[in-house]
Order: sequence, then structure tokens, then C-alpha cells
Amino acid sequence: MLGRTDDRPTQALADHAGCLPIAEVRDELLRLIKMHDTTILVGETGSGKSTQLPQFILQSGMARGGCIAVTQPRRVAAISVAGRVAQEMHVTLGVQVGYSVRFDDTSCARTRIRYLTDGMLVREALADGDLKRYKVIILDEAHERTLSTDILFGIVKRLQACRRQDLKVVVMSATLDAAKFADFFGAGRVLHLLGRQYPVELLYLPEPVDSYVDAVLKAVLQIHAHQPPGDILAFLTGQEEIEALQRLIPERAGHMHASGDSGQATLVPVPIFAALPPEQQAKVFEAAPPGCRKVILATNIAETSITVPGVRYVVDPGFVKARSYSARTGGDSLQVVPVSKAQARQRSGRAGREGPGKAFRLYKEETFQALPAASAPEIQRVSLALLMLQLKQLGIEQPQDFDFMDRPSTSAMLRALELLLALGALGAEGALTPLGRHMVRLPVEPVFAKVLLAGAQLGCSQEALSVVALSSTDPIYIANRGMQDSAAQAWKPFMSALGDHITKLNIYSSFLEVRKADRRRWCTEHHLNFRSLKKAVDIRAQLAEHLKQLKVPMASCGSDMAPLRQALLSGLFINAAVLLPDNTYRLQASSQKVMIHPSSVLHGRKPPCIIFEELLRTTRSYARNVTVIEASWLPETAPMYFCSKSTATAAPLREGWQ
DNA sequence: GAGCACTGC
Repeated sequence: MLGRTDDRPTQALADHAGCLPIAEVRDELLRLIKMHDTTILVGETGSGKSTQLPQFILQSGMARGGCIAVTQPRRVAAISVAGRVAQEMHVTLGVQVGYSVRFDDTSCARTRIRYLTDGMLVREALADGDLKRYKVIILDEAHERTLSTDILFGIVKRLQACRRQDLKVVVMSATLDAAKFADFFGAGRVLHLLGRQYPVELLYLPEPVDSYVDAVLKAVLQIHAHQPPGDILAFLTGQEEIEALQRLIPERAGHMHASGDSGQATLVPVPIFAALPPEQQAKVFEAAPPGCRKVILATNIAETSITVPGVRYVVDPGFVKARSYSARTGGDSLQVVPVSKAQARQRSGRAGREGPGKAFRLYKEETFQALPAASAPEIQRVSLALLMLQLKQLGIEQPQDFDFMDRPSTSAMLRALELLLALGALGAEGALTPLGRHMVRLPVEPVFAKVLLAGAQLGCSQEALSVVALSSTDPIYIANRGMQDSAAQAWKPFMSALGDHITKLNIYSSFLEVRKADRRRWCTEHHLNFRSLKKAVDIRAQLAEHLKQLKVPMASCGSDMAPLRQALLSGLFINAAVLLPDNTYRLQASSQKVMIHPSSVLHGRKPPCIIFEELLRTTRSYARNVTVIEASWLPETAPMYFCSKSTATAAPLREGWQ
């Protein structure tokens, strides 16, 4: 079986490594898994662990009477690995081997190996606390430490305590910090697998640089001038830098040709980042024309999500744009920060997929040594309201006492619990209320779950569904450099003086009125993101189905937007702010000063009272996605926040759910 | 008068 299983990287590798390394340790691996409840498996890229191990376990009979779950952090991985395994086993995808991701479940009662996104398995655990159908749970790519994987760590550990001998867990990771996993699970042994990676030569700069963008440009030109053929993958932090280098590289490279360096191949820059339309993303997979060398200018999307073929050189300036959340202010910020050692290794590894490569790290070797081993796990960087709600649903009365691999800060947990209390999801004694149990069923942040349920009570569930679905997708606006004016013109007919939510609702309604076949073109004409709007349609349908199951009444408020704005206030009241004489706003909950973000339709309009979705800290604190409300609505919607705390009573909306 | 990395339910 193993001889013909490998369709990955190259033929040359088969000669190089013989067969998949995992095949050699198959029996040893199965013996260990049989012997221990939990096994830690460290496998480098290309070790075959994701495809082979589940098949070994299935053949061994260990999953008899049940199913094997294999989690992945990303949808594409779950889908593509399932497809490959079905092919190897000569079975139909969706029968013995299947996958389950949001909006797409290709599995059935007969499925024995089930690939899922980690978020999907968390959802299953929320519905069926015992995960009874699974005899084996494999947590793959555990080193990525997504929020969902971290929840699953605690869930499976707890499950094993009550389902003794009946649940095997395998934690698979690509990095060498397996000791931490072994320690957490009390796992007896850690097994290491050889990867199938070609050697990558690491080159550092002797001195630090002033501008990393400039340094990337220089490095690319030097590689082009002095290194043998092979494409270059350069990491940058965002769209703006990528577009700048896309212009500069041909300019400078052209200059080199003009100065007499003839016979040189042409450098072709190819951008890749998530917001790029799919047709343009596809260009990174096309081979460079003869006599050309591709320079892929990428964000960290090329670290894990996308593997570009043909890359032999990696240029890594050592920076990444990362989001961080402050529990103190409740604000988000997006900052350019140094990468971790693990990230730098992941990046340089991209040069060794098809042959020996070189990685140019644009910093000193000492700088690398001083980098943190890994970036902070997601659980320590995000708002924890959803996590705390889910832990309560899992029956963990004191979420602070949950068995975390890395504990989030107490202040972040307390802030989240306070929010849930104010939303009415938790009662005074800290238990889930009926409203909270409804909220946990909805796959959105608790504030938006509250908007949906409040919308139902206020007679505007149709509108609330659309607005919440739109808030759960990527931005729907496309504003390319130099076309802001025409874009603003195209959006004008949809703009509402009531704010961004109702403006987006107008866009969504118009989108739906367009014939399906014409929607893509309509979006292009209106400078709107077709993908985002289409996704909003899918999410809305899923949320509507959940509301139906919860027997929540569906109604429309027609053209009167007041109920919808009140529903938004019911969820977003902690982000209520009033206008000050200097035209800034003061947050009611914390007295912080904020300004309306210039991208908002309300920018410059000075409404006296607003709510907003997100506080973004850049040079200043900006409110993004803003809606106008009446100040008189504040006290009755969230008395806990706007009256004296000692006399606060439950919000009126909560009464209906008690 | 600023600028949005990347996932996921």
C-alpha cells in the first residue's frame, strides 16, 4: 500500500528517502497507542502522519465499534487530506472516509475516518458532551495552537478521565516542543518521525537593516543576479508593502538590465494575500514563462495555508502583522511584530519542498537566537467571551479552573464572564440562563448571538440575521489604490445616515435582488467583494436554520430601522459612546475616548450617540462599524452598565428567557 | 482624515 500512496512533492524524494518514514515505525507506533491513553507524535513536514496514521489505526482494529476523528485547523486541509486518504484506500469519499467542515459534511453513518476542522469537533462536543461516536481522536497540527485546538486539549483530557480505556487520543505536532504536550497529557512517550524535507541553507545579515521592505527589495535583486534559477518567496506583512514591491521590483530589475547585465532572466512579481480575488490568487500556481523568474510576494498566508511550487529561495525579513486584544480596554490592535523562531523555521522550510534551497534571513543570527520560541497561543490573544460561554455549556462551572495548557490571564477571563453576565447569558450565580443556552447554539460571538435573539423579540429577526451574517464575513468593500472616488460613488446609493450596519444591510438587500448569474458582475461594478457577500448568504442561512430550531419567531421590521438599532444595542451596549464637545466620543462603559473611523459612513457626521462593533487602536482609538442610537435607549437596555451597579437588575430582555 | 495578517463555527 505504501509504495503507491505518496503523491506528494516529487519523485526524486522517493529515491532520496526510500519510502515514507512512518511506515518503518508502524508497528511500534500502534503498540504505543495501544499501551497508552494518549500518544504524542512529532512529525516533520512530509512524514505522512496525517494520511497514514489514521489508516494504520483503522487496520489495527483499535477503532472497532466507532469512528476515528482527525482534526485540522483549516477547511482546505480537512477536505484535501480526506480526499487523498479515500483515494489511497480505494473507497468513495464520504462513505468509509469523509470530512466535516462548516457548510459541507461529506460523511455518513458508515464513515470510519472522519476529518474535521477543530472548530467543528468543538461544536460536536457542545452538542454531545461525550463524543461517543469516536473511539480515537487525533488532534493534528497541534502546534498551531488555535483556540479550538486548545479547547479540545482540555475536552479530550477530561473525556479520557470518564471514558477510561474507551478513548484513544493522539496529539500530532510539527515542532519539537512536544515535551509540553506530553507533560499536559501525562503521556508516556513521545515518538518522533523523520520528515522528507530537503536541506535549506540559512543565511543571515551581518548587521541589522533600517527598512525591512527595502532590505527585501535588495535581497530579491541580489538573488536574481547571483543565484541559479529557482523562484523566490518573499514574506511581507501586508497588502500595502506587497503592492509597493510589486511596482518597485520591475523598475529596479529593469534598471539592472539597462546597465548592461544582459542575458539575465526577467523578474516577475506575483502577489498573494487572503484579500486577493481567487482568480488572481491562482496566478501563484502558474509556472513562470520561459526565461522568467517568479518572485512571490506573500503575507503569512504562504507559511501554512498555501504551498507555492517551484520555490527555491526564501526571503524572510522576520516580521509579521499580528492582531492583539487588550482585556483592559477591550480594544484590538494590529501591529507589525517580530516573528517567532518556529515561524522563521516554517518560512525557511518553504525553500526545501522540492530540492535543496536557501533562506535569506534579513537579520543577524543573534537576533534569531533572541526571538521567542513560538508566538503566544491564540487563547492568550483574543476576547474570551465565546470560550467562557462554551466552557459553561460543557458543564464546567468555574471556567477559570478549566485545565488549560496555557492559561489565559485572569483579567481576560473575568472580563469575558462580566460581559456574559451583562448580556444575560449567565445568571447572578454564574450558571447559564435559558438565554445563554440559546446563545451557545449560535455559531457567532456572544454579542452577535444576543443581537439575533434580541432582534427576534423586537420583531426584526430577518434584518438582524442579515446584519449579523455580514458582520461574520470579511469586509464587503473593495477599495483599491487610486479608485476610492469611483468606489465611494458606487456605494453612495446604499449609504444610510443611521450608520454602517444599515448601509451594509442596504447593500445586501440590493445584492439579493440581482439575478444570481449577474451578481459577480454587479459586485465588480459596485466595488464590492462577491466572495464576502456570497459567504454572508451562506452564514445567514445557517443562522436562520439555528433560530428555527430554537423556535425563535421570524419577523421583519420593514422600513422602520429602530427595532434593528435597538437589537444591535442589546448586544453591543458595552460599545456605546456619546459625543463630546470636541467631536470625539466617550465610551459609556469605560470613559475611554474614541473617534469614528474614517472608513465609516458616519465619519464627520457627529451623531450624538453611537454604538460600534470594534475598537481599533492604531495612532488613536477608532470605532469601526458604527450605528446611531438614541441616548434614551441606554438605561433600559443594559441597566447593569448604565445605572449604579449595586442597584442593577437584569435587563428587561432577559426576563422573557428566565 | 485612516489604512485590514490569518484561521474558524
